[in-house]
Amino acid sequence: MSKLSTELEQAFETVALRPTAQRYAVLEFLARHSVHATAEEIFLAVNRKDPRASRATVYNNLRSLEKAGLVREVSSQGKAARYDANLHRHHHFICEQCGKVEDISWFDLPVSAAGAVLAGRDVSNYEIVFRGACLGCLKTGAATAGSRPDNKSGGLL
Amino acid sequence: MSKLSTELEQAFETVALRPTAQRYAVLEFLARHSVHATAEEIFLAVNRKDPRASRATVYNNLRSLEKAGLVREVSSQGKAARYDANLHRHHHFICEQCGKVEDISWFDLPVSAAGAVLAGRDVSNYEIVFRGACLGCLKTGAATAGSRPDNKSGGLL
DNA sequence: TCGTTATTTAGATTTATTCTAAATATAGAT
DNA sequence: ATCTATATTTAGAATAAATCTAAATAACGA
Repeated sequence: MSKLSTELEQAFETVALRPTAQRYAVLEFLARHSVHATAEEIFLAVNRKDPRASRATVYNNLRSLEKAGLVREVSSQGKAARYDANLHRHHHFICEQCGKVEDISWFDLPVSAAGAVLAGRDVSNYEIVFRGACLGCLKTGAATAGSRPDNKSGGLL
Repeated sequence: MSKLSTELEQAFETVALRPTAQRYAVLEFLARHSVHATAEEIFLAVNRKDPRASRATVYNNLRSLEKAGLVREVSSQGKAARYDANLHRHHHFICEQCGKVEDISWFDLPVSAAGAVLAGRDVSNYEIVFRGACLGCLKTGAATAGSRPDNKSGGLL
C-alpha cells in the first residue's frame, strides 16, 4: 500500500499493459533503484523474491515496458544495455571517469532553442545527456578535460 | 586531398592519437556516412578496400576514438551499439517508429536552463536526444503520440 | 465458466563483444 | 638511417548478451 505501488498500478492502467507479476516486479525494481541496471541485474534481483521470472521474460518485459514509455534504455558505456524507470521525466549525467549514470532533475528546454532545427519532425519526448566528471571522481582524481577538435572553450555551460 | 582527409588528420593531431591506417579507416567511414553504423557494419565496410582490419581492431579503435572524443556511441534500440563520428557537435533524433537515428544541427543549451541542477559536476559535453516520428514515418503511417503518465500535453515543444 | 489472446518458461541458438599471445608498426631518440 | 620502447594489429577462441522456440500458463472480457 505504499505510495509507489499505487503509482505503479496507475501507470499500468494508463498505458493499458497487463500488470503481470513478473512485469510488475521488473518495473518496481527499476523504480526503486536508480542504479540503471542491466537486464541481468534485474533478472537476479527479481528472482531473489517470488515470483521468479525467466531471463526471456525480463527481456520481454523490458521491451513491452519500453514501448509503453514506462522504461527507457539509457546509453551507457559498456556492452550490456542499462534500463531506467521513466515514471518522472529527468535528464542524465554520464561520468566519463567511472561510467556511472546519474539522474538530473527535469527542466524544460526553452522552446526558442530547438524549434527551427527540428524541421517538422513530431517530437514526443526528449532528454539531455550531460557528460563529464561526477562529484565523486572530482574529489578523487584529476579530471581530464574533454578535447573534441571543435570545442575550444574550457567550461561548457 | 579532399577537405575531409585534412580534417581527419588534424583531428588525430589534436587528440594525439596515432593515425594508423586501420584507425583512420574507421574514423573516415564514420565521417563519410551519417548512418550510425554498428561495429559489424564498419568492419565489413572498411574491409571492402585495403587495409583490412580485423574485428578486434575495429572494436579497439572505436574505443580509442571514443575515449579521444572523435567518436561517440549513440543510444539505439536494438542490441548492437551504433557509432557516430563526432567531429562537429550535433544533437540526435531517434524515430520511435522506424528506429532511425538522425543528426540534428547543433544549438547551445541556454546557460540559464541547466546551471543549478547540475550541482557542481564538471560538464565537458552534452547532447539532446529527441524522440518521436521522423518525416518519412509521418508521411507514411499514423503517428502514435507518446504516452508517459506524466506527459499530459500533446506537443512537447 | 469459457474462449481468446497475451504472457511465461527453460534451454538452445544466434549475435555481439572481449580476450589472448605472438607479430608488426609507430614515434622519437640516437 | 637505425634502434628502442611502446602501441597496435591479428585470427581465432572464449565469453557475454540477447533472441528464438514451442509448449504450458495466466489474464481478460463475454
